[in-house]
Amino acid sequence: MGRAPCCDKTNVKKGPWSPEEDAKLKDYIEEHGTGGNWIALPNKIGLKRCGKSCRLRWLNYLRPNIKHGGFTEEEDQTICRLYISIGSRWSIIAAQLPGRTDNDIKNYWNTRLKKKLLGKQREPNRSRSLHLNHVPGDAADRLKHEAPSQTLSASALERMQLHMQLQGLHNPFSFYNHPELWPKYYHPLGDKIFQSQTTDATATTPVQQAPDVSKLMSTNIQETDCLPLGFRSPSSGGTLSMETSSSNLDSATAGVRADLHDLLYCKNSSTVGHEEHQLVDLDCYKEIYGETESTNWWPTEGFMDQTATVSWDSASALHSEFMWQENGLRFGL
DNA sequence: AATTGGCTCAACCGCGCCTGG
DNA sequence: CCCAGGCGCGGTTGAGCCAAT
Repeated sequence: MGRAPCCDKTNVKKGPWSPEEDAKLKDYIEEHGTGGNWIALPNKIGLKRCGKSCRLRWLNYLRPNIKHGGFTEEEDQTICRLYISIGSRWSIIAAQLPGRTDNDIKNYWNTRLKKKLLGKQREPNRSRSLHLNHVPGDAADRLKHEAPSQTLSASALERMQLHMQLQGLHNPFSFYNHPELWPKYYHPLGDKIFQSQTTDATATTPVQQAPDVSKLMSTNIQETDCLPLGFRSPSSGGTLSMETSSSNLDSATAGVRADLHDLLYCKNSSTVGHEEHQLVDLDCYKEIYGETESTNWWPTEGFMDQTATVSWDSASALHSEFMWQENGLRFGL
């Protein structure tokens, strides 16, 4: 038995909105607000539209201060970082980009940014990065065929592929570069935790309240870093272990950022010590942790200072261990 | 000039979550 | 506690545009 439709589908207009309809909706909402009931709103105005359609039209198009197109480099990077971290939670990503709607960002990602990143990665001999990165591309394909789609969503796979590619660029000995070492199946616990966090995080309305992106980002460190490594949760009796790579990856984090930029804009940026394009901390993050706190999974310069002798991999491991423990406590695992 | 294929983006759809009765 | 209705979100669709042939 399906759910009852939200409105009489036979009596509502579909398709593009006319200027008259736009004006009616805009005028009414600007004067009276939504009244807290989108379903009833079209009847009040005399619009033959579904309430959900009105809501969508208002949020994505008629609302004041909406920006369309013309995404800046900074916005591109923010979208990429957040997508890799938290996946396709467009409303949360949109909340970090003033004036942007989730629909806009979703479209932008699906039609341009994703191709920009994943597409270019497949081109041979494109950049310095790809000489080191041949394997991860194949590995990602292999993942798609052999990895259990039951445990990883397409979005998660895609993010892992991006994450792998970026990480693999700077570490030829990376685990990611050796698919023969990968466990055949991922630990399903990861999804369990992820689901729990998801519920928690999406309970708020992005527009009204800034979501706790830091929690989401932290969670996804596990999803993208731990799971491919076959980590076991403390609760399952296992202990976290991660081989601290002997290859010095101090420059890796800076390099990853540089590569993200390269991938997006095909510009040359040095892998070490570059100061340009300092990634801006998320506003909500600043509010929660303060300006100097460096708990971004995507390390800031401050993070690099504090962990100058720690490689990217080991730093991630430490971070991951903390997160496992935190989640273990939080979810009673 | 006509056709075709790819791309973009506004809009729709369905489902899960939340809330109030 | 249960249920129905509304909200919000992510995935998908399709119309329109444009460039290539």
